[in-house]
Amino acid sequence: MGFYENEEDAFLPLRDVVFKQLREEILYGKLKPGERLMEIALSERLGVSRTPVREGIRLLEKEGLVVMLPRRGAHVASITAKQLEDVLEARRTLETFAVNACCAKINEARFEALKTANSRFAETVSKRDLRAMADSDTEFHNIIIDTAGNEKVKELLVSLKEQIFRYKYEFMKEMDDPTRLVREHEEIIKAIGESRSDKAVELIRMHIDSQHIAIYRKLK
Amino acid sequence: MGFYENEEDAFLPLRDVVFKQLREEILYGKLKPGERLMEIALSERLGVSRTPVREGIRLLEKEGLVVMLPRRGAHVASITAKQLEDVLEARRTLETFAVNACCAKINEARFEALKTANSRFAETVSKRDLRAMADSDTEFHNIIIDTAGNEKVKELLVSLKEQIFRYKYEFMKEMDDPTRLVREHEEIIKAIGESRSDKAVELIRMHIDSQHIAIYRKLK
DNA sequence: GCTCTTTTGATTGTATACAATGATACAATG
DNA sequence: CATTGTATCATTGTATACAATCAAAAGAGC
Repeated sequence: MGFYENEEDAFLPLRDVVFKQLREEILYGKLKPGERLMEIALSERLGVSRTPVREGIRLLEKEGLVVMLPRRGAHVASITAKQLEDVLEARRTLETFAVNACCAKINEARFEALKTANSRFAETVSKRDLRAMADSDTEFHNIIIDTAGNEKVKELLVSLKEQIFRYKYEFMKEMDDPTRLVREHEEIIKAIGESRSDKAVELIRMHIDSQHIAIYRKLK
Repeated sequence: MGFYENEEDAFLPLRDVVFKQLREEILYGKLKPGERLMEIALSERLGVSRTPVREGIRLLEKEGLVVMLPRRGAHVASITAKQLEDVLEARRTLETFAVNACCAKINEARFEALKTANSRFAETVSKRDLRAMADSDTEFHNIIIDTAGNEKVKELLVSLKEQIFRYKYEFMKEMDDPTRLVREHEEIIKAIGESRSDKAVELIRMHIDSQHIAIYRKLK
């Protein structure tokens, strides 16, 4: 590293800097599924010693982004169809809970934030900026999850989404009509605004499922 | 360490042995919430160097059993009322999903396993063996979760339960009538056997909630 | 006696050195 | 030619050494 991309990173232990850096590279496809993570090579590339690299890898391991093979070191996690299904089901379960809780706790400021976030998402869609699309879509969903007010559920959802982010990213690349997602978001906002939690739950389920089906099809 | 409690541990990297050992000590209360984990002391006590201790701590950190304070090291995680609520809500959400899926996928062998597990639980209850009670209760719930067939959900539930295990353990100590839990299990088994998933979901929700309420009350 | 500095010690964070192990290449043997 | 044994090498696993930092104690100034 030698220099810091973000000011805030300057105060983090190197293991966390390594963790964030490698996570980024895995999520956005620079490090590909199955690729081996060799400690010496990484420590040289990142300009730190092996110790923080190893500790960073331990964190990635628990996050589910790398798998360890004994004496063979760390590999970027790849995902089987079954694992993907399991993650998606878990995500749907928790995000369904979240949108329901969101309906109960929504207020004016939060509601505005949802609309703003979807506008930003619409903007990135019109620009066809994939990375920004992925990020701003995440941002929209995060407002719902934040409003639900359950930190643990949020933490679990972040972790689950990371594990499929790579595939979602690829999926968006090939999507015919991404504006459909914007309209789906709008419907969800509407249901939340009307406090129709059953409707919102059903919409978010469909919204998530349709993406999942596409990712799933692509994986096979 | 110097010797191995379990044969299987002999082939694990020391970081995993440290991880398992410390997790055990945290779960069963030998290491208490808030207690500081000092690397040198641990490495001397466990008979290994600081490196595997540090890596084991990284794993515990992600598991949510320890929290890191910058430059102050690792502490056994304590839990606030809010955090407990969040964990419980997440658990209820996922375990509700699991029991529902379990109803759809149950077969004869699994059904028998449930009954056997509850018999074992009843036995430990009659013996007033707290540790065995906690373990065999977990075992009963695990059969339901395993039958649901979603590995990710299982993994998440294991992690969530670990975070409240200490408190559940304390709670069982002071429980007036633990045989009630056995009867609740029986009802759940019955509902699963009759494929009445709505009933089973409702029962498990109440079963979990009643424990949670007691734990929650105790925490305050 | 109180407060602010300074020092010192303890502890974490980081780097490096050493050991153990598994993979690979090559040679010996049938 | 195939197969097995062996040597070598790359890489992970583990231990230790060094640096940075924080906290508490000691001391100086008022």
